[in-house]
Amino acid sequence: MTRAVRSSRDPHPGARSRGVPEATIARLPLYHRALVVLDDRGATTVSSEELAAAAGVNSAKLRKDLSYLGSYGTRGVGYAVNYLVYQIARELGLTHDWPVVIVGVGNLGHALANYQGFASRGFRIAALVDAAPERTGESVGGLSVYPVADLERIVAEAGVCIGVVATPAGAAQEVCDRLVAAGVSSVLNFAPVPLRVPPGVDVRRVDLASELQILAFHQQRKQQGSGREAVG
Amino acid sequence: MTRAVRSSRDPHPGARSRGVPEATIARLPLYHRALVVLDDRGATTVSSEELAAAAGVNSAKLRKDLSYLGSYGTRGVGYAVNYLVYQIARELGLTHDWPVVIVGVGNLGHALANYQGFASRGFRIAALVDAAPERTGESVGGLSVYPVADLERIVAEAGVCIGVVATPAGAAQEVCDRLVAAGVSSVLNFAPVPLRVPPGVDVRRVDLASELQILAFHQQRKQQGSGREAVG
DNA sequence: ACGACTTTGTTCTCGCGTTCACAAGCACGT
DNA sequence: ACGTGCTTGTGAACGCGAGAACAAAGTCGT
Repeated sequence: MTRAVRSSRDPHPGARSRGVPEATIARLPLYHRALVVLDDRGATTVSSEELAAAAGVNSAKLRKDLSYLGSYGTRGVGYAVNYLVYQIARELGLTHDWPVVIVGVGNLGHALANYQGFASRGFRIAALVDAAPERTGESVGGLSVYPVADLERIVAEAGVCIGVVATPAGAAQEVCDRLVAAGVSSVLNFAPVPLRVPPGVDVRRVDLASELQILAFHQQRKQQGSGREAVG
Repeated sequence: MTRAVRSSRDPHPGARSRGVPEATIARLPLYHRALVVLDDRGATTVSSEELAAAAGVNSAKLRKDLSYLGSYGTRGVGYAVNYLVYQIARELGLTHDWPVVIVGVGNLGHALANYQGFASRGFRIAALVDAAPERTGESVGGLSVYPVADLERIVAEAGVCIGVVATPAGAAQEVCDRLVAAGVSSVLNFAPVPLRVPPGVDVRRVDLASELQILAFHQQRKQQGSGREAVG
């Protein structure tokens, strides 16, 4: 799984947001999405059991996760769907508008630029950046590609604080350094290398090949045991 | 060394794979990649400290991870790079040839079909499948797109056991059901919905929007707290 | 051949996250 | 107004993983 780089220990016992465990935060987008679907279907309230099933998690875990955000449910009834949608969205920062810069317009960069799931969740692609000069000016997903030299200017002018690294492995660290130097403090890294960042900067890694390798590992174990007994 | 660690619950001493923790498995691809880079640079041996730095993890964690695979290091020296590469590759099943079918040739499907990182790790894209009739016959990344009706035949003929779901959310569950029915028992899911699968089938989810939302959460906290204390 | 040094493999402890189980609390029917 | 029946929210136990610290073991220099 991707790993978040956390710097300081809990300084304040008072802040409620501080106390939300990392594992819970990782599941909030899941709950949010399930709730939006339920809302579209016209559901007004939902029980923890139903929502847990829709999100694919344990109901006890769901209740505990939600309890970290506050007591937003009604005992004997459940949770008000649209109220809970709003609370989770606020907690996740989805009520903000987050400008994002994507560096590296290869296959993956193309896909990300065209991905509709970002815009619908408050993420706005401020600019696409690529090192290849022949790509400059190209239009991808309705956005122009800028040269990597403009990176600092773009970050500053658009107020970007989230950067997406979709470059080849060799360029990732340098691009990351420049992003951080320009003021970005959250990085989503698709390059298959660990990025070194100063304290205070969060990095999440998404490694497509690793995911397949993990599946292959389990698959191999299943097949090794086959012939004697089926895997239950 | 050869300490006959024969636990009563282990079927036979040869099956070390049983005891490898999930968290360790998730890091093996990381180590594998770092080792390949070191091998290309001509390194013959590497210490746990060096390899840990290259992989971006703690050295104690690395040693413990590797110890689950066996005693492949030499005390006072380190690990033989190419020997360790092979051992990890074997453990991960990278010495096999894994045919993979990709369902859904949208933006993401395109990117996956063109991604070079799969082929270099033993994953061979057996076929691309899409529901849209106008895409049938189209060539993407040197591969033809087949209609979704051919799914079962493709899986059976190519012996596919790993499927990639890159469809819209609405189609994901049905596609997954058909994949599983056809014999696939490992699924990589890019659709933003939890897939229900029978026992014995592994699913891994990669959710791009969720990753950004998690970053946004932390970013929001950083900005809220700014002015009082710096993080780190 | 032997001692010192280096690095691995392992043990132990601690903290986090998951899960169970139940008490607290609210709505609804009578 | 009051009991009944839900469902939430939480306390406690448990298991897993991370990290530090140390002992085992092999190499290299003399």
